[in-house]
Amino acid sequence: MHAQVVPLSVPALREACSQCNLRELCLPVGLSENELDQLDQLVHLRKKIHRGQHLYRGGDAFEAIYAIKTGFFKTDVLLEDGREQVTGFQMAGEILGMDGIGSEKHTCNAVALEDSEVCVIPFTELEEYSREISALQHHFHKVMSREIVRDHGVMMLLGIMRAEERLAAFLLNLSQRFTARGYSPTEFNLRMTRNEIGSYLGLKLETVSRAFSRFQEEGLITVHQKHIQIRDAAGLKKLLSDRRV
Amino acid sequence: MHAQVVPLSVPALREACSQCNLRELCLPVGLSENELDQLDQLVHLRKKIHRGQHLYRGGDAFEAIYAIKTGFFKTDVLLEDGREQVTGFQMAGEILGMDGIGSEKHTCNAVALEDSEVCVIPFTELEEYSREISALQHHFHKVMSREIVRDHGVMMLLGIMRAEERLAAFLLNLSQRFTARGYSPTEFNLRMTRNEIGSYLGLKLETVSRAFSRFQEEGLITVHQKHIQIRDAAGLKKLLSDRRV
DNA sequence: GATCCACGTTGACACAGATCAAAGCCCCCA
DNA sequence: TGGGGGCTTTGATCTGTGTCAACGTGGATC
Repeated sequence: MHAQVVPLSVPALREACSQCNLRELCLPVGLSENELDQLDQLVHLRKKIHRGQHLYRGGDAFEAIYAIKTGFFKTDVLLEDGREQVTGFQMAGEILGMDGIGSEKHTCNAVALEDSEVCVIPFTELEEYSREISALQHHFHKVMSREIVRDHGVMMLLGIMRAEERLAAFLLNLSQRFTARGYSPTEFNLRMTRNEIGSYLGLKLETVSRAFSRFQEEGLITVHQKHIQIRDAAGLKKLLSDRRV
Repeated sequence: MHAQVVPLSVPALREACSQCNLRELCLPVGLSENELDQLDQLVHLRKKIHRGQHLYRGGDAFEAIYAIKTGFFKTDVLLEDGREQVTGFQMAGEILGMDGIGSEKHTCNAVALEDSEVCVIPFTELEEYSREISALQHHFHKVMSREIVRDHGVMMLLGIMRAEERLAAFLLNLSQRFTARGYSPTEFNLRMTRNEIGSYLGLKLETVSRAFSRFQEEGLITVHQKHIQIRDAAGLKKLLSDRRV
């Protein structure tokens, strides 16, 4: 029952939400045909972001949220002294920019880790449509809520897990999200550096690298640079539950 | 311009939002007189939670969000092995329960740390009213967004700060929130134990205790059990910016 | 006002992960 | 085809925080 990434049979120049192959993952979830047509009017602008470019920066005026059409992003917060906390990695179908609603300014940076394309969803208009389409309203609330729950998960990673647990949880999470997009659960390419993984997991890049090597020695995964193959998902999961008392 | 906690001049048995002394901090922010009257109809149930009791638990069906009228809460997530991650401490005027929207179940526990009272806001009705009252809709979005931004702040605490930085940030945050409620910025009682602070900050209780003692030695604060007096807020702030390169 | 008990403090020591350092690898580009 | 730079790996050592243990303290209860 998960969404498959299938090529559109008709070349859709105006690739609206109603035609989008991500509609089961993204904002259109649960909308009727009719409502989808309305959503098409809301999402009329698409934007290409090249690898390394910012979609927005902390301090930028907040005007829209963004649905990732293709590509891969990271969000991070920088401290004055240059230290970086990566707050998340986002892939196709996920929504970026909700951090800006509260203060009318973005509070973090969103950087493309590969050439990407996003759908621009002007926020004032989203609120207008939400008042008309209760399914859209409710789904948007769910998306925000899930972001809060995801953040709690990251707090658990950072607060109570040990280095190898964190990395195992990270790999399993990526695997699960790739699966939901119709990609292999066991084989994928990391889009981020060891340093970025470390920043996300509250570890130094050397620790991340060592944990990868350790997992490989133990036959849990195979790593070649950014290419990861999960050989023993159950073993990784066991790392998470088998924490010492 | 911050809200003062002033006693109501008229004893209001039916303490509606329109009369609430927290209306400048809570959900009613930015509503007109008229809209406030409507909100009064939405928020018709109040609930007392005694110290130590749960407002909700992870797994409970999600039906409502809660505005804290009086008191103090913690939210936490428990791992199978019994380890606890405190995800936040909430005080009067703050909203609890938004974690449950996404999955229709609560994903964390909310426990009263002192005798407390909350206003019950049935979520389906909140969405209905939001479709009518755009100021309410927008404000609710802001509240959720700020929760996300707050979570990012906790990630920074946990991901890149050292023990004393974390505790300094924690104290300054509490101080600022007490100030916004008309209490002293420099003197307050902690509602939570060292263990709970530690769980929130990703530290062990001994480390929290030692950091408190260290701050006291350095003249930054005075601690007697749960009573805290901030003697040098600037010094605490300096701890945050003066991180080593 | 004696007893109890949960919570807090402090010390000694251990260890996971950070830091420092040196190579190695891979991809990009001339 | 070769050089360079960014990223990764690995080793040696250091250190902040955890762990373990003992003791202190204050508020509740009878």
